[in-house]
Formats: sequence, structure tokens, C-alpha cells
Amino acid sequence: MVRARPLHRDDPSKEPLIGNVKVTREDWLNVALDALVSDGVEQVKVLALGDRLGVSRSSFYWYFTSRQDLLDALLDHWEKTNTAALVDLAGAEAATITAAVCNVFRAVVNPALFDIAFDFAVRDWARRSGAVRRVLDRSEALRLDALTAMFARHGYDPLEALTRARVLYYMQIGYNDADLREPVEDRLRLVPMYLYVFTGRHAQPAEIADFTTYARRIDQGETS
Amino acid sequence: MVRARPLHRDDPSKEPLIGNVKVTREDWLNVALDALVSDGVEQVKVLALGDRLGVSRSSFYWYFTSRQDLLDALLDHWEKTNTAALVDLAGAEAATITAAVCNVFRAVVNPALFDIAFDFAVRDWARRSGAVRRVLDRSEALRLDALTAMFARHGYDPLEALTRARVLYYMQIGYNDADLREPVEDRLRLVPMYLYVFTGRHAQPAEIADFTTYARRIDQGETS
DNA sequence: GCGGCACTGGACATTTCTGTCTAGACAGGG
DNA sequence: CCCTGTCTAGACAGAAATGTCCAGTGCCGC
Repeated sequence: MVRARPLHRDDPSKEPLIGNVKVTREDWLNVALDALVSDGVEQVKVLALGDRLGVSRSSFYWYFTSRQDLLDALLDHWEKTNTAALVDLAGAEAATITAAVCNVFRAVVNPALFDIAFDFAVRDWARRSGAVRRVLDRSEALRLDALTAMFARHGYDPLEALTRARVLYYMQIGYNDADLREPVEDRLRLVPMYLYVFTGRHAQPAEIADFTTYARRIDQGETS
Repeated sequence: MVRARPLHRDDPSKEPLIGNVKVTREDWLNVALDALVSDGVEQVKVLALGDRLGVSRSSFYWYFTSRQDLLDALLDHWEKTNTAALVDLAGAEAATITAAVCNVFRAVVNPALFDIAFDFAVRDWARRSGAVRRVLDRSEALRLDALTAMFARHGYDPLEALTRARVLYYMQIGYNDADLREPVEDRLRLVPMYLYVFTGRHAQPAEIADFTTYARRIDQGETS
């Protein structure tokens, strides 16, 4: 998976670089994020990142005190950006629980809302670092609380709300882990039944149609 | 998590080592498996493994042609051992679908049947290696087919059987990924509701009692 | 034009890792 | 006792990585 963002020097919408500057701190961060996502935290190496950027390592040490400083910045970025959309969608107004779950599904299919690959990179990293594990656990608790509250708002008793929130959330994690890369149409074919299993209720056709339209737009590269 | 098996030289049930032998090929494999599970594939390093075993690296190169040879052996071991029990349990006779799912839960709670940590180590590894990814995908297809067939045997139509199999399987993967380490009693409290969500049917008290008894025995360290 | 500052390349030192090679240890068989 | 084969320690070579340090580059302000 290639997810490279253009370097500052190649992005016409950015201010031109001044002086002897070849890459910015953000360039280093972006290329590190790419490496983290595609190759895992062990491969976030200063030498290799410099190679990707086409520069020596020197400016890295100007911008960051150490490799650990860079890793800390990446984790901070993840914590600030990868949970909010899911929590917002779970909290959004919805007439029925199946419409509410469709809202949550929007995060699942739209990388601009929820970056699955980044999430997994951090999840892997958490297996090797207690500090990362704790950050991940914090965010997961927020996510599960939001989903549990969503089910509760729609009339499920506390035990059932908690259980269904877990089934919904952890199933998405497991499914994303499998990285099946199924065509969107194959995925959409199962949506009505998924909604039934997750909620115990049948979705209304309009709810499914709304989500289906959205998912197809995202699949075709349109932003929402 | 410490999962070390005794070295051959420390295991009274094993034949004594002869000649100048300090560690066996199996010792190297076992210590590599420990490192893979606790620290991930990048940390499976010959030098470090030798340190764990208290020997130099020399005998490693007698037993294996290279580090890759060792990694291949680990993956082979995983493929041969970590799917069979789950598939067998999904195929076992059961009077109801909820009893059948309780059979599958046995794999989930018994590390002797299904080694969750090993599974995750391989899952992480698969993110970095196409070859490992393919082995993992093969095993996952077997697992999902077995679960889908289980639901189908109990009268679910093909689409529903597939969907429920995926929800059951991927939810377990996601839950295990979270590594919550919940006390067994906390987990058991949710079992009836999990069974209802996964199957759409209410379990019979005897089914839950059977599984609960089993899970407590496993938690207390008894083997089945 | 000069000095200062923010970057930059690249040399240096150190550490860790893999694989190769050689001599040594030990048991078994003749 | 000697030979053979299976292990074993440890030296060696080469590669890759991090952090430190110093001289060079280019812009800005005076």
C-alpha cells in the first residue's frame, strides 16, 4: 500500500522552502508515518527514512532529538486523530439502531475518517511497548463507551448494549486485521445481514441504500 | 507473558544429552517461538536466542542453514498446530447452535487447543511478509469454512451462515487483539448474551453451565 | 559585505547483527 | 588408541543502524 503524501518541496499549495532547507519536520513525520504503516515500527529507521526523502540524516537531528522523539510524535498524532471520527459517528442522531450502525460503518469504509492501516500499525506497536499499549487502551475504551452508549440510547439494556458494542467493534478490528481487500460490492452484499446480526433488528431499505451510496462514492475516490 | 518450556537438558522426561551437546534443535525452536510470541518476528535473532539458551551461536548453524530456515520452521509448526482444534470443535456434534458455539468457545479459552499469542505473532508477521500472509489466509479460510458449515448444519441459510461465522470469528480475533486479560468470571458473565448475539437464539442453561465449568477448570490450570 | 541562524552533508565512533570458518570436545565403533 | 561424526566456542568479516560533531550552504537583517 502506497500512501505517500507529497513532500513539501513538491506541493504547489505550500510556501516555497527558504534557505538551504530540503525537507521539513512535517516531511520527516509523514515519511515516518508511511514506514510505520507499511512496514511496522521497527522499520521506522532514520537512515531508511532519509533514503526515502533523498537527504542525509542531519536535518532529522535538527528537527528531532532522537528516534524516540519521532516515535512519540507519531503516537501523539495517532491519538489525536484516529478515534474522534468514530466516536462522533457513534454519537450522531439516528432514528433507529440500524441507522446508527450504518453511521458507524461510514468510519469503517472511509479512510479519511478512520485510518485502518495506521490503527493497525499502532496496534502492532502496542504489542511491543507498554507505553503504546496504554495509549491504545485509552482510545479503545473511548470507542467502546461511545458504541455502548449508542446501543443504550436505542433501548438495549446495559448488558446487551455492552455485548453488542463489543461484538460490533471487535468484529471490525478482526475483519480489518484479515486485510481481505474484498471488492466493495462483495462487502455491501452482506451489509443487511451484518446489521441484523449486530443489532438483532432488520434495517430499513432506505438506511441500507444511504450507506451503500456512501460506500460506493468513497470507493470511487470521492471525499465526503 | 512467560511461556518458556524447559530446555531438553532440564527436562527429566527427556533422554539425556550425549556427547558435547548442550542444546537441541527443539530447544532452539522453542526459544525462537517464545521470542516470536513475546517480542515479534524482528526480535527472533540468533544472537539473542543464544543468550537465552546460554550458548554461543555455533550450534544454531549446525541445526539450521540460516535464520530464515528457523523462521520457516516456526511458520510450518504454526500452520500444522493452530487451526486443527478450532476446525475440529466447529465440526463437533451439537444438539443446538448455541451448544455448537460453546464448543468453539472451548478453543478460545484453552491455550492448549488454540494458542492465541502464537496466532497473533503470526498475524503481525503476516503484515510484513507476503509469504506468511498467504499461509495465514489459507488457515483463516479453513477456519471460516468450518464455522460457516457449522451454522449451515443448524439451519441457517448460506448468507446468514457466512455472516454469522464471520462475526463470530472476527470478533474473537479483535477481542484477542485487545489483550484485555479480563478475569474469567467477567468474561463468563457475558457468555449468554454473546451466544444470543452470535446465533440470534437463547442458549439453554445446561449448555452455558457446561462451558462455564470447562472455562473455570482451564483458568485454574487444569488440562482437558 | 558581514554575521548569525536554520538547515545540510558527511565523517566518525560505537553497537548489534548475520553468516563463515577453524579448532576443540565428546561419544561410539573398530 | 585412532578415526569419524556430531556438536560447540569463539574469532573474523561485512553490513546496518544510531547519535555526535564539524564544516558548508543560503537567506535575512543590519
